[in-house]
Amino acid sequence: MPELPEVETIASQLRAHGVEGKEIRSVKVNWAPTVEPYSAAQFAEAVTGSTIDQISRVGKWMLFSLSSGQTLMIHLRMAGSFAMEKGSHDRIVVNLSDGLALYYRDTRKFGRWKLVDDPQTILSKLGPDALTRQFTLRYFSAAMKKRHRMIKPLILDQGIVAGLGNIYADEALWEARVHPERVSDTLSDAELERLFKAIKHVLKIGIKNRGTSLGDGKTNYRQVDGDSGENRAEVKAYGKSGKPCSRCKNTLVKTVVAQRGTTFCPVCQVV
DNA sequence: GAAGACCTGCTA
DNA sequence: TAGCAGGTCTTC
Repeated sequence: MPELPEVETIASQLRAHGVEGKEIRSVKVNWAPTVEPYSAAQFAEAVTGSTIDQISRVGKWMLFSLSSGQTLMIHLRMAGSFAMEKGSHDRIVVNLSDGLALYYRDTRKFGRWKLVDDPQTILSKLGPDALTRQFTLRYFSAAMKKRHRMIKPLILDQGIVAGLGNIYADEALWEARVHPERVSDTLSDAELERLFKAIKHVLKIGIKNRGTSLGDGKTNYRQVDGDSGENRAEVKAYGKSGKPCSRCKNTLVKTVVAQRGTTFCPVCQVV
């Protein structure tokens, strides 16, 4: 469930908890398929004794730069989260110096921890991170115009722009008043600019509100301290089918676009 | 493109 | 109990 704002929130909170600069004293892997490309034992041996020098984020990837020179690249996929306290579904526990411990929980076991020599082998497959200067209107417009595909799956394609997931894609399309099934090379320059700005905007607001949590169950996104994200109040489309559009008051509808549930306003998001 | 795979747990 | 979920990868 974590998209760019949720990963950014978690990365910054781990920094705030003082994880940077701590040494990895021991690692317990409770679900071996999480770690790649090593066995649980090899992985633990490879990282034990290293210091976590720096925590950063690119798209939905979180990067732990280790003093060994290797980089631990973590992808939360659908349900991964971090906590500083023991909980349920803790798939990996990292014991750090100064008595600190990091608990990686992931009910659905989709998340992956990749230990790599060079992060570029993975990052080079991504488009620019949506919140960096490399993601420009010029780049975005050209990328949309040279393809002939529905707009929603294109903005979800991490190889084009990194960071958007299903929530923020629906939110950006709603804000830009662009129908999710519009074909990319038919958007006007004005529509492309609206969508470009909306992508940056919804992600920034998401970060400001420390992420979006839905429902009340425990499978939802959580901040490191266990709190829900507060961005739910800002959500205008995702998960709101049957409710009135906050802009035009018509009823939001849900469909499936490129195998993903998609909520939008059939009146103000123009076909 | 689309469908299935990877998983668990919540909701209808 | 079936269907669905914030993601990505593989295989048609």
